[in-house]
Amino acid sequence: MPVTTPASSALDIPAATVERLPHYVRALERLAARGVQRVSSAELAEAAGAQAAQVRRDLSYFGSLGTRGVGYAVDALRDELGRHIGATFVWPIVIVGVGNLGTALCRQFSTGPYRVVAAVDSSPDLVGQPRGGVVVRAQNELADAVRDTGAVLGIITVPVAAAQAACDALVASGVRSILNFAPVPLEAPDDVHVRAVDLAQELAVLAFGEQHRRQAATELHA
Amino acid sequence: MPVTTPASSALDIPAATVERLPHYVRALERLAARGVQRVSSAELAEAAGAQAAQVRRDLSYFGSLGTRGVGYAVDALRDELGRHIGATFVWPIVIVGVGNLGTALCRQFSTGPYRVVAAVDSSPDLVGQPRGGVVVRAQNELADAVRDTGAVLGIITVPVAAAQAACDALVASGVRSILNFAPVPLEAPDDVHVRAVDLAQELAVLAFGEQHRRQAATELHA
DNA sequence: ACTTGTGAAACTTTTCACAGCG
DNA sequence: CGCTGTGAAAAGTTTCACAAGT
Repeated sequence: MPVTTPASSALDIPAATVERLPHYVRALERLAARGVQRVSSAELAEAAGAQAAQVRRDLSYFGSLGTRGVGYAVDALRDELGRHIGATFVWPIVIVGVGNLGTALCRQFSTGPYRVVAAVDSSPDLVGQPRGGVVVRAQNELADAVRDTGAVLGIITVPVAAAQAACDALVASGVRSILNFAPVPLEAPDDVHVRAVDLAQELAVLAFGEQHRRQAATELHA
Repeated sequence: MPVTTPASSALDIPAATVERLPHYVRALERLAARGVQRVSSAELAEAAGAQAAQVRRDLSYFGSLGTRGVGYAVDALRDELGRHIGATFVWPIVIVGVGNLGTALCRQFSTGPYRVVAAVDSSPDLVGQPRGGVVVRAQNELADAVRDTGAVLGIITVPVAAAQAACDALVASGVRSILNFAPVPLEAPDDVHVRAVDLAQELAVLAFGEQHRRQAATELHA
């Protein structure tokens, strides 16, 4: 009889908290660089752009990491949170699509814990060219590239029309965590985690705010 | 006696709904391009990557846009939602920082409703060079560039150390909606809307998921 | 004294389920 | 009948406020 309810001891961290962990880690790195050794939740909130109560709640999911009356030890907290987001070792990334944005990402993530180790493109003109720390390979060598480099994260920066095929190819190559920059929802098996970054959406949300601010201003004049 | 509660008739749309509007508009554009004239909430949900009940709830904030028993008219709904996110006219954008990412954005947003009309950089080497549809100007000409082009949205793609100064300069130039790609929280007056896009954060969230999946798998073997 | 960790309240967002209407 | 629009319930998130601990 197989185990259907593993009664996992793994921490179940709210999604909203997970999304803030990278901000805490970076704020702690900035504080550590300045020689700060201890922070209160209020100081860390200030440095990470959050609220003190939120910081304490978020951190409490990982146990009692602070000392009452004193605060949190900067280095120890950075290490503890860094462990959870995997900031203590290298995550090899494969990128599909080496246009302007893909090239920018190859260069931006050529060092550090999140590192592009392979890039493929369907354009023969680009194959063989260097981008950041990698050389572009042919799109049909994706599976080989993933095997050769051990890439576990995938980034899709191809045009909309090619995005689903790129996703399918990544999944077939064994990649189960994908960051998608193409402005279209992707189909993938349930055990594959797809996150979307949608730049036009971000601008549209800003535009929505601008527009409503103007309507409000107009109404005051009416 | 000034009006303290304007009793505004402006729609108060939940933030979560606003963030999905661009996806609906794009899904409707894809459907319209395929010649589809009517959609049910279930079909639109499928096309936009959401749930049917969520689509109906979101749309209901804008009034009764559908017809019971029938569905929504694709063109009319696209126009109505497009109006709200300002997709029907051009939003001029100024971009501060023309590195790899800034260049990619200049090119990506050189057409369409969200359009880069000015770019500045602190490096003298870049001044005068073309990027997408614009020519790079000196950083200290930012206010002039904003005035000349009427830019209302700002994008920050400078290194962390220069991000706050870039933000301050944009605010001083009159820009009140800013998209920040630098991985640091920015200080700005309350009436300025700053949105952050944090690429390392996105990768960290994926890494968190990968890591926990592995821990779960390991526990099953234990 | 000071700050954490956390119950409880408040608020937001999603989902259910069905009345209402074409 | 079929699908929208929406009350109501459920789920998720943030904030308050204070007991607990150093």
